[in-house]
Amino acid sequence: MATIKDVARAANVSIATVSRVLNNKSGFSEDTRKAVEQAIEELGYVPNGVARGLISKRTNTIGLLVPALSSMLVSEMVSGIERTVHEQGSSLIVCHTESKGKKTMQYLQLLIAKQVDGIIFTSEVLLQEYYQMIERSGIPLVLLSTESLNLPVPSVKVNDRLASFHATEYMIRQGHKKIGMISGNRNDMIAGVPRVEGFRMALSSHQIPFEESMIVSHKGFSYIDGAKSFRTLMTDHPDITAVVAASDEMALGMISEGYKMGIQIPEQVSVIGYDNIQICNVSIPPLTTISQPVAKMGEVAAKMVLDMIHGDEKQESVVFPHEIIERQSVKKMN
Amino acid sequence: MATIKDVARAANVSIATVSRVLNNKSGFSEDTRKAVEQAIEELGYVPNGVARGLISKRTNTIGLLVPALSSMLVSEMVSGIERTVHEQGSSLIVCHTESKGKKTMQYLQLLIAKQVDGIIFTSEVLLQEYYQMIERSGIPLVLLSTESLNLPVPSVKVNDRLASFHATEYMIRQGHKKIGMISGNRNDMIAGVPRVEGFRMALSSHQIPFEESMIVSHKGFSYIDGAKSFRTLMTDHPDITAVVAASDEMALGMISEGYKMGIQIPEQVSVIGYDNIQICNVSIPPLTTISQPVAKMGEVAAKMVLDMIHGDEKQESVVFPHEIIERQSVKKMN
DNA sequence: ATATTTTGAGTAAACGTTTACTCAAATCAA
DNA sequence: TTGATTTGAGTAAACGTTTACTCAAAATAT
Repeated sequence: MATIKDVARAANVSIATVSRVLNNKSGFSEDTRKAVEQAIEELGYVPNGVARGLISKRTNTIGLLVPALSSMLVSEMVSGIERTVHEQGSSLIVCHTESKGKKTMQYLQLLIAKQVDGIIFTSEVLLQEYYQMIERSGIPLVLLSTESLNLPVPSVKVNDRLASFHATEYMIRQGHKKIGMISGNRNDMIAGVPRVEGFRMALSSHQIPFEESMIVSHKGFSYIDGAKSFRTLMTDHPDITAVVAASDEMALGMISEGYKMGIQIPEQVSVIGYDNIQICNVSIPPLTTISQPVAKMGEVAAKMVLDMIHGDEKQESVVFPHEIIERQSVKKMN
Repeated sequence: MATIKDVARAANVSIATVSRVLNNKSGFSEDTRKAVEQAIEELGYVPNGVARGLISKRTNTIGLLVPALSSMLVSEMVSGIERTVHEQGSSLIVCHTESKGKKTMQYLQLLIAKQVDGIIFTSEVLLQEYYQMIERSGIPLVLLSTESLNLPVPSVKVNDRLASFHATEYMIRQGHKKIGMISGNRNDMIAGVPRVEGFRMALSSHQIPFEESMIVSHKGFSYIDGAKSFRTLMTDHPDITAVVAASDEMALGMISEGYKMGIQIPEQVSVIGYDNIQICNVSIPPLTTISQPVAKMGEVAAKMVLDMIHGDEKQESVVFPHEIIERQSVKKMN
């Protein structure tokens, strides 16, 4: 591959001059510019970003860490980030940590070694261990769909507890009294705990009686978890008329399972999802859900790291408003 | 950030020695190893991959180019690639070209500048222009879900024409005689043309009469395209009993549109999809489809570039077998 | 005891850029 | 004309590694 030296030789100038025309600094005549540009053209020269990175301390690369999330959710989140990052001339390295601490540490090491300009950390609690590593490297960091109460890291998220509260309250307002929840992994500090809490609070603030077994949780937040959870929920509580799901995928899995079990949705059981992924529009029935504007949030998070990279020290955390998207998976009971 | 010099100073050795213990070359005593390792630990030193890359000419990064595909399909494809690539200690830069030639060229330039070790190009025709650019850079290239008839580039794909032929024949075998197709973008050389061809060939080889207007095409291969195409198909040909869809997403959009139009699927109209993305399992009804093992294919493509990077010059192209996955969206008519 | 090999470690060049510094030639002011 | 300034361009150091070369000290062979 041609290097700047080759170009310099071909154009009969020094490499400094080539560099200058490349970067549009001043210090060369129109004639030399032409000569250099022609040489570049002829040799098909592309400046070596690695060498540039070494000296400029910028790689124009940012790293993204995502845990084991449902694929559609990740894909929407990533797309928002990727677009924004690329618009600014950088690229994105995506790392699936699978929620494993060890893997996360490895990826962190990798990203630091690669000298990424910034890191976006999503949907998981930022362990002290992770933070220290990043902190030490001096790489700007922003949190997406997660937050840290004690560490000074800006974040972009939705108020999960409140959103879940509203989802549940929505069911109550439609006249439902027997409401269950399929909660995904209820120990998950991000998508589990707060949503369960919101659910409970809504019920208790409306004095609706409730048993522990009306919240059924599973490993994750996917179709299968939704389907399985729904089945156990219905065998334990056949009189339930509404379900709050911790993710759209779970809601979809539930609808499918209902179909197999001969349970009509929403005629017999209503459901509200969480996330508002694209497919909600074309499910049968179309899914009523809490909209969490992931693509937009990803975009904002990306802008935030980019700004930090460009020197804007501390960014303000932002909490996005959620929204109830009414479609047809919830039946009015009153 | 600490550099190798800092480590050398702290451990009281030369940078060459540090480098040696870092890379496990011989030439140091047990004592110095310990000293160096301790210094590394204390300083939280992480070797600078950029500097390493400059000298070793390896960035441990591979680039992926994807056009405007449906998000779920991309996400499955990417996941197979990413896992494999990461297992081998490299990372992946994903570039969404949106099927724009100009953007593609820009990304290509970017990937070359970044000195990626390999490139995976997916689901689009490899223009001469693209090829020349990559060729010139000497970066190993493999094609995924596409192929080049004239250029010497290894590829991983499925036989689209044959797959579509089989899908259509499957409908015929179930006793369908009035079969339409919603084709996505029928000019797309990869996912359009061959599938339309396969469809036509199946009909004609079974002497089933057919009109041009029974193939309706649209911009892309997404839900909405499916929904819209189905609507026009049904208004023009209300007597149709089966539809061959060019993608699962289109089939899903069609089912949803059918629901709105009061058309029962599969009771009134049957449908077969294409791709076998995960969600087919939980659609209502579960979608019969042509399985194209994208995750697996991505994995194989990734292995191929990796092998090429490691010096295995020419790789054999592989065409994956497709498979009909029978679920419940096709009704038997005989 | 001497000659030879092995071991442990340092020095410096190289990778492909950018940029501070230098300087001759050209332009301008007086 | 002379001195001052501007313009165009080259030289060389620096970025953080790896590695070929070198060499003294230690270990081994004779």
